[in-house]
Order: sequence, then structure tokens, then C-alpha cells
Amino acid sequence: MNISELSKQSGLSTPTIRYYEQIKLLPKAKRKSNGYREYSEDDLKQLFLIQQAQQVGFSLTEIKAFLPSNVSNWDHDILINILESKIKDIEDLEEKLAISKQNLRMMVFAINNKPDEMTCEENAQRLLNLYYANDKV
Amino acid sequence: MNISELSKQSGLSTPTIRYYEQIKLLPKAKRKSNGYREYSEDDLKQLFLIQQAQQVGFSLTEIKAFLPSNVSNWDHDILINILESKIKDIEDLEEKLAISKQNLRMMVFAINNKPDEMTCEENAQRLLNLYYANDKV
DNA sequence: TATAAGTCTAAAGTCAACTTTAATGTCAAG
DNA sequence: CTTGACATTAAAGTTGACTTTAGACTTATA
Repeated sequence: MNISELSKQSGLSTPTIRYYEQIKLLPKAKRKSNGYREYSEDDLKQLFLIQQAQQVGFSLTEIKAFLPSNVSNWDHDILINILESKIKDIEDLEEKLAISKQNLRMMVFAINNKPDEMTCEENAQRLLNLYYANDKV
Repeated sequence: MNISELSKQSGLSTPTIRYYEQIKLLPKAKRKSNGYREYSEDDLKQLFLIQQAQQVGFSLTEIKAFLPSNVSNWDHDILINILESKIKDIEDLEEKLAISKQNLRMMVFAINNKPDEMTCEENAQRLLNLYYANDKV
């Protein structure tokens, strides 16, 4: 498929796809006789994979390191270590998310239960404290 | 406390703290007679709060919107909506994290169980497919 | 009292991740 | 056979989130 088709299917703009090739996040695309780039389903899969990793907070540089194409040249044990440290990263983030969610819920609760006689200013202060009642900062 | 003390306790550099004031993420700091900024425990709490929100993927602009100090001027229902949509964002992210973790585990497994007669190239391809066997993309 | 460490401001620089621009080439439809 | 949509490149511009620099003032230490 042409680059615009890949763009449509992946949800990334065509300049972004070319940019990814430029920074070697994608391999150099095959070219048709006219010079146009030609892509396959595998390229589409790679792009989904990249987006997924990006959404969970990995930088493009990090992603580059553990794409299957690069992975094949690697030392087995180092690779396993990298992967497991990524899993650890995700688990850390999951914990932080849980805390933040908890905090947001607390805010919702605090706002819904604001005593009538309390001013907004006081309530703001109360919210800030509620945030911290919860974390042992 | 002075800015360097706040910096130490919060883990943010002093220019970062000044920068946050500049973009109005923090209120204008009180000044001592010599012009130095003076901070309180509440400022420290705000900074922790900001870092927490940032770590789970909110931009400074987003964070600005739902800090208690700004929150106090707001319409009750709109505010609750914002908070609940943030909770939703977090839950979406949690789902993505779960998928990514699952994928990473699969890679670890695939690498550990690579059939001996398979080339690295073939294994790379196999990994890419394993990634996608799992998501219904 | 000199010197180092801390503070101030405004402005410029940096880095990641793109996007936009400009100039040109290719192809499909009327 | 021209017009419009799509392709190419290299280079410059943008945005977010900072960091660095420069020049000046203040405060604590030897």
C-alpha cells in the first residue's frame, strides 16, 4: 500500500510516518519504480505497536530499542532484562495511577459533600489537605 | 522557606519552580523584604500534587485546570464532570497498560521458548505476530 | 572585608516529537 | 492534455517543558 493508505489505517499523518523512517524507528521503506514508498501489513502492525508503547509512556528512543526488528540481533539475557524492566515500569505507573484515581475520587466526594457554611476558599484548602491525608508523602 | 529549600524538598529545580510561577501553575509567591520568594508547606503539597498528576500523563495545562486553587471559583457540576472525565482517562490508560504488560510478558515467553532451529529473523517475525494474536486490532 | 553561595530577572537555548513549507515529480480522471 | 490529488526531499517552524546564560543584588562564612 501507499503511504496515504498506511496513514489512514494507522491514524498517523504521512509526515509522521516519513519522520519515523528518518529517525530509524521504521526500516527504510521499499520503493516502487516511481520512487513511492510501499508498505505491507507488517508495517501497519509495527505502527500500532509503536502507538501502543507510546501511549503507555515510552519515548520513541526507548521504543526503538525493543522493536522486534532490532531485537533479533540481541543478546538473549540483556533483552530479557530490558523487557522485564519495562514490565516493572508499567507496574510502577499502575500504582501511581491507582493513587491518582483515588485522589480524584476523594475530590469528587469532597466537592459533593462541601458543608454549606464553608466558603470556596476554605473548601479549596480542605481539598488540598484531603489529597495529602491519603498519601504518606 | 526559600526557593532552594522548596526545591530540595520537592525534587524540582529552582528554575522549574520559577517557571511554574511564570506559567501560572503556581500562584505568585509572597516576597520577603529582600525580594526573595517565600514558600510554605502548602506550596510543597501543590508541587507534589503537580508531579503526581504529571507522572500519570497530564500536561501542565491540564493540571492547571484542576488544582484546588483554581477549582474554588468553579461551577460545581462542570467541575465534577472534569474530575470524572479525568478518572475515565486514568481508567483508559490502565487498560492500555494491562495490554502492554501482557504483550511484554508474551515477548519474554516467546524469547525464552524460541525453538532452537529457528533463526533470529524468523523469531522476530514470530514475535511481531504474537503481539497481534493478542490484540484484536 | 572579601569571597562564596544564594537570589533575582529577562532572554535565549535545548530536546522530543512533530508539522509546515517549498519546490518538484507522478498519476488518474475528464 | 491539463487539472487535481498524491508522492518526493530538505529544511525550517512549532509546542511543551524545561535549562542555561548573563548580569546584578543579597546574605552567610573565613
